[in-house]
Amino acid sequence: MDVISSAEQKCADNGVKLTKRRKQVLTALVECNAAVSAYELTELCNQQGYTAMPAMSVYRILDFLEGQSLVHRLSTTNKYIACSHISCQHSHFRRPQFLICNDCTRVQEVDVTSETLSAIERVAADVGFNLSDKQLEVSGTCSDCK
Amino acid sequence: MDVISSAEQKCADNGVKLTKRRKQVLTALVECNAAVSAYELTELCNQQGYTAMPAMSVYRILDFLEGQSLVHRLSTTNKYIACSHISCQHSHFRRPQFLICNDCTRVQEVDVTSETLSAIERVAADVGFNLSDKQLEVSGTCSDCK
DNA sequence: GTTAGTGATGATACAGAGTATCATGGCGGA
DNA sequence: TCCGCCATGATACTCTGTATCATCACTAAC
Repeated sequence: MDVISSAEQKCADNGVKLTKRRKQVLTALVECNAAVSAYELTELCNQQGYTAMPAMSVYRILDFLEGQSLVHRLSTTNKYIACSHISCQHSHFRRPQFLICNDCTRVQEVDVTSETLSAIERVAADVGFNLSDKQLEVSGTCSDCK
Repeated sequence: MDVISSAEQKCADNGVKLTKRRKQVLTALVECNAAVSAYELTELCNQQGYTAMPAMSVYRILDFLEGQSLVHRLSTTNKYIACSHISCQHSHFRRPQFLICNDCTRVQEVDVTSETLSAIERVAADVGFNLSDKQLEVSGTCSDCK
């Protein structure tokens, strides 16, 4: 089962629709296999020769897809990537974690141990903070760029 | 010894100058005691009635101050805060970590254990990433906003 | 089939964040 | 005094993201 079909299934399960336009955006993001800005993604969609995709729609659709956990927004770089787990049963019960390469656009979705996450939560709790469900983003240099 | 004098000393040690304009920006940031955007900080500077502070200068000066580890840029929110350790001897030998409140502008600079940082580094190393010296930002809800 | 309602999309305009570039000013050293 | 260098001023621009209203498409009730 391909990625888009899986995504469609997940949306159906949630009682929402993966429309043509939404599919188009998700497909472009999956295929480019990198972290791209909303405007870069708009470009990519428009290169595919369908009717023009306005940036405004891309923002709206990205919000929708993020709500369905099909894409992730990297707040440190203002870019978006397709979730690595669309086709599998992975649920984001823990906050997703990302390694972002400073040199190229590569982003790796990883799993740190729950002990590590707990350690961070404890430090936060010590100063009265409740962590929200947002993700962890750490930047560095990937193996290709070293 | 007050914060600004400490900052001046640190700059002198590095062979650079904390000019009048730079002092003005740093003072405004220290006094507002919150995370503010570059434009908000420009506002704050201009409210003090000196000669007008252009936003462009604020950006340049913030870059300078960040280079001197006197301020931190929070990339998840595009805001800036004064370093909590200007007056002490704390050196940022480890990446600084921040807890950001989603509801108010409060930001807490904290220290997670070095084991926790190592754990994150190990996960990164496993997929070929070298972590850079950037900081860790985690968002949540602070004690006041709960 | 027609009609009305609702959610998705289109279009335009705007606000906010950040950068590029060149001109000007001020200070220290030859 | 003059020169050079760095900091600052000024302007314009790009990129990111939001607000608002109009239109379209699908569904459900009649």
